[in-house]
Amino acid sequence: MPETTSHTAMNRDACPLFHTAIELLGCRWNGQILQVLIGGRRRFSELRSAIDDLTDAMLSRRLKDLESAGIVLREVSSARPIEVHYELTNVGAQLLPVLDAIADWSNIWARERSGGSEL
Amino acid sequence: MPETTSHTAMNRDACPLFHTAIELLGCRWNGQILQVLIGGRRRFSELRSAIDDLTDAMLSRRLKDLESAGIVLREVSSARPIEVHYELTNVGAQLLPVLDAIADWSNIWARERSGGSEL
DNA sequence: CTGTATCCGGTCAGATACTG
DNA sequence: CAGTATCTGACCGGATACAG
Repeated sequence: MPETTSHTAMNRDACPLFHTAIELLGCRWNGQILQVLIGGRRRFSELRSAIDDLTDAMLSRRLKDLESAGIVLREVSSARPIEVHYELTNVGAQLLPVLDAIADWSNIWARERSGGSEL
Repeated sequence: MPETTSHTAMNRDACPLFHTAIELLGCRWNGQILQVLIGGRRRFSELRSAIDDLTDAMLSRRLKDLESAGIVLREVSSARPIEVHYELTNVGAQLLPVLDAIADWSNIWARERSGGSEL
């Protein structure tokens, strides 16, 4: 363990890292792509058909973003009808608690919006 | 690599709620605004000066979005030089674990990107 | 099957100027 | 202080067509 990594709420003020991260995750389609990939390795076409209204071009772009961010790993098979698999890197896999937290919150949010009292 | 989804939330597949939530949180400026507001109630100008490169117009728009999403509460004082305070609703306050999870992950991410080995 | 190249149209960030 | 109105340009999503 090479660094002092005492995070959790200390660096939440004006942290450009947090900023970059949340906007990357929230960028259109990325949330859903990650959601699918956290379920395991998937092929290009599997991703496309798993996500409604997502086109080839869009999927390709987002996958590139995610790959160059070090979140997704791309593996090309040398088989004949080419197959490409995508999976989370281990950094990517560590998004699990994040995605879970968001999923949990979104339920609270929805409940509150449909009749709950606020504050 | 586990193929089975064995975590808390059961609705992470193709859930439009999750989708909406993550894009709202990841929308430009919103992450940072929430970050500041989780530290407590703030005035308009406090928010603006706390966040770099954020203009009046942008802040105003995002605050409206957040308010109509039920995440932020707006309070106008009837004092003379008007004062407006913004604070999180209780739904908004429940974003704390989400923001913490993202902050934690962003540190992991940064560490990994600057020399770490990926998967 | 798995992409890339290109174009187009809408949207939104950002600037400026103005209001209560 | 706390916004709103408006305009413009850049960027991005989406579609189509094509390539390896």
